[in-house]
Parts: sequence; structure tokens; C-alpha cells
Amino acid sequence: MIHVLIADDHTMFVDGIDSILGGEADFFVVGRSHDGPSVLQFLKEHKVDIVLLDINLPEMSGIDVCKYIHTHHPDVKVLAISMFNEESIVTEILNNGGKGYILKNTGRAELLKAIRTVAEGEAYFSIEVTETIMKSLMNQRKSSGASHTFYPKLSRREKEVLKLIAEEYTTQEIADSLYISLKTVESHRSSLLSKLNARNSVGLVRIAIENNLLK
Amino acid sequence: MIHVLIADDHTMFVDGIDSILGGEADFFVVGRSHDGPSVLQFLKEHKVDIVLLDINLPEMSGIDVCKYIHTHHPDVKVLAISMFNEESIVTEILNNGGKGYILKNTGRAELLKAIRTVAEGEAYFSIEVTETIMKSLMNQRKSSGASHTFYPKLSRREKEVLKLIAEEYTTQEIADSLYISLKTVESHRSSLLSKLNARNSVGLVRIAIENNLLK
DNA sequence: TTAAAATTAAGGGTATACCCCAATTTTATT
DNA sequence: AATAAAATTGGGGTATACCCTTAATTTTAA
Repeated sequence: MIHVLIADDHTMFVDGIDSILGGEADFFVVGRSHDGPSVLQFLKEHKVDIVLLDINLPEMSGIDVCKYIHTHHPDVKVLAISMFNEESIVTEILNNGGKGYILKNTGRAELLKAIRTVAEGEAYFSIEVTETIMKSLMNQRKSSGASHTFYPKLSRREKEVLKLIAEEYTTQEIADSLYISLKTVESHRSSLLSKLNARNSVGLVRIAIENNLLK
Repeated sequence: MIHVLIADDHTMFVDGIDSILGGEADFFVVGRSHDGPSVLQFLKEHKVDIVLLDINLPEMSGIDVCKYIHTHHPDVKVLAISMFNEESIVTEILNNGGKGYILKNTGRAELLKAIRTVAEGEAYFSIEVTETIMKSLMNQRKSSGASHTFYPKLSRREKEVLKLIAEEYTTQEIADSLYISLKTVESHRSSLLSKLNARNSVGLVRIAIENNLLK
């Protein structure tokens, strides 16, 4: 028996979900909340397996609610429900412990599947959401990586120096921290500039970040 | 009737898929390829709806095959099959027109579902793959954005200067391109350093990239 | 084992990034 | 309209990043 809490400020929507879940033998809707604080209050007093959380709640953003649940009730799973298929929101939810994300136009069958999947501890994302995420991922790569610009391999020392440059250290500080001469560091930087085809340290770091050369 | 081409150099694996699909009424395995070039050749001569494409093909990488199919046979869907659940590979496939990505340990039921989903024109990613993608997305955000470090707003001029700094221009070049004095540019950089809490231009650009301040 | 690449470091010089300070103009707020 | 705050514009000085050259020693690969 999966204990479900529905959190949404639109009563009609809550009723809809309630009636859908009511027809299923393995679900039990233990409560309904219409704002953030009452969700937190409810969780303190009742056993809940999964929260169907609307992201656009009044009083307190769904993301904050999600964060609170994740830290104070780590066993409670959050399935986020939203009208917006936006990558930034999905990312926020994921960053704050959300286990799934579906849209409000999701049909009965998919809703049930999503809840069951998340209740079992797996992640669930509706097809539209997955596509959005994938697209944003693609664009990120396209704009940055530019489909693999190949750079000569960096040596161990060069990578070390590059990392420290990226962390805003001066040449002297890098020299001190690596126990080598200032001139040696400059020598490494010089070869980095030529290998990565950069004009200055800024370019070095930009290329390093875009091509994941750091770490 | 979905016309399927299986492309994998491991005969046992092809046989396995073949036998799974053979039991389904709506599938018809029209061909089997064991390397990249023969896939391309086959597509020229036969009608194929979906290619089950192993990423680790000999002769020609699965990614190149995928790219070729996408440009020369845009109607043919590619469902990538791989042993590796790696974000970089998934991204490559997506960037080259792949419609889905599943792992080789996928069971019969999921395989069928994946093929049917992709054949209908939708994307399909197995749960493990989806999780990998999401995790990498989360880590990207965590390492960079650090869940919203708030910086004071940058003025129009500051943004312009910041962009040009990030593009590796020298102060003099920036001054020339904005028709202002070198000293003015340095003044803007100085306020950028203080607003973004950076020690030098490298920090400026790192923060700018991580917080999407450019563009 | 021999050549190639990496690491170390020097001298000597130029360009420029960064520092502190200040005037004028624009923008926002009462 | 008045006044404060923020933005834009600069000057002078110092530190440092970057350039070119040379070269010894160590590590790595063929």
C-alpha cells in the first residue's frame, strides 16, 4: 500500500488525482495539502511514501518544499508535477532531491506508472520532460564543445598549472604551491597557451572549462 | 509492420534480438549487419524503419553510422544499443540524430517497448541511461552554479566588457571596439572584479561561464 | 638504447592587468 | 525638482603576465 500525499492549490486538480488513485487497490491517499507549510506539517504527523508536489505552490515554492522534504524526510519520495516543461525547473527539482517530474497534461495511465516507479525508488520523467532535458544537454554541448576540437594532450604538470590558473592563483603562488620556480610555471603556461591556442590565461580557462580539461 | 535492421558485430547478440523480435507479430527483421559500411549499403537497397545500432562497431564507429543515417536517411530511426552507460556517448548519439539509447543488459520486455516507442517517433531512454544523464546534469549544475550564488547586477557596459574579456581581447582592443579609453575599460574590469569577487580576469570568466553571465 | 617529450629554469624585455583615486553623467527615488 | 546612488569616464603607478631564447636534467616511449 503506497501512502500518497497530494500537494496542489487547485482543488479540481487534487480531486482529479484523488479519484484516479481511489480506483487503484495499491494506493491510499493519506492527505491533501494546498500550500507548502501544510505539507511540512502533515509530514511531521503522518506516514507518507510519496508526495505528488505541484511546483507552483503559494506561500512557499515547490522547490523549497522539495528541499525540505529531502533533508528532513529522506525516505519520502517527491514526484514533481508542473505545468512547465522547462529545463531549469527540472534541474532545480533534481538538485533538491526530487525523484521524478511529470507534466500536468499527463494521462491517467502515465500518472499511475510514474507514481509506482518513483515509489519503488526509481526515477521517472515523462517523455516530454526527457526530451527537453536531452535537448538542453545537446545545445550545451553544441555551443561549448563544438563537436570535439582536438587539442594535444596536456602533461601532468601542465594540467596542475592549468588548474591553479583557473583557481585564480598568480604565477608566484602557483610556483610556491608546486615547489618550482616562477620561471618554470611561466614555461608551463607558455606551452599551455600554444597547445590550447589561447591568447592569454582567460582563453586557457575558457577552453579548459568548455572541454572539461580541469579536474 | 516495423522493418528492423540489426547492426552488431556479435552474432550471438544479433541472434538473441532476432529471436525476441521473431516472436512478435508487428516486427520484421529485414537484415543483419556486422559492421558500419554494410549498414549503409543495406539502407540503400532496402526499406528500413528502425536500426538497432550497436555503438561499438568495427570499421566505423556507431556514432558515424548514426550521423550518416540521420543525414542520408532521415526517416530511418536509430535506437542505439551499447554496453556503456556513459553520458558522453549518449550525448554524441543524441547530437547525431539518434532517437533512443538502451543498454545491452536490457530485458526482452524493455527492448520491445523501446523499439515500439522509437518506431512511433518518440524518444526512448532506459531508466539507467536517464539516471546517468540526470546525474551528470545535476553535477554540472552543482559544481558550477552552486545553487545560486547571487552576484550584484552587472551594468550594460560591464557586461560588454566582460564578454570581450572572455573572448580573450586585450584591454586596448576592448577600448578600441567600444570607442572608449583604455582606462575606462580598466575601470569597468575593476568593478567587475569587485562585483563578482574575483582576483583576476580568469576568475571573472570562470564565474561568468558558470553563472551563464555571458551572451 | 636511443630519440622524443616533459620538467626544470635562466636572462631580459614589453605589454598589460590590476591598484587607488576622482570627475562627470545617468538613473532612480523621494 | 531635488538629491542620492549608480554608471561611465578617465589619470598615474606598480605588479605581473606574456614573449623569445636557450638549455640542462629527467621521464617516457619506440
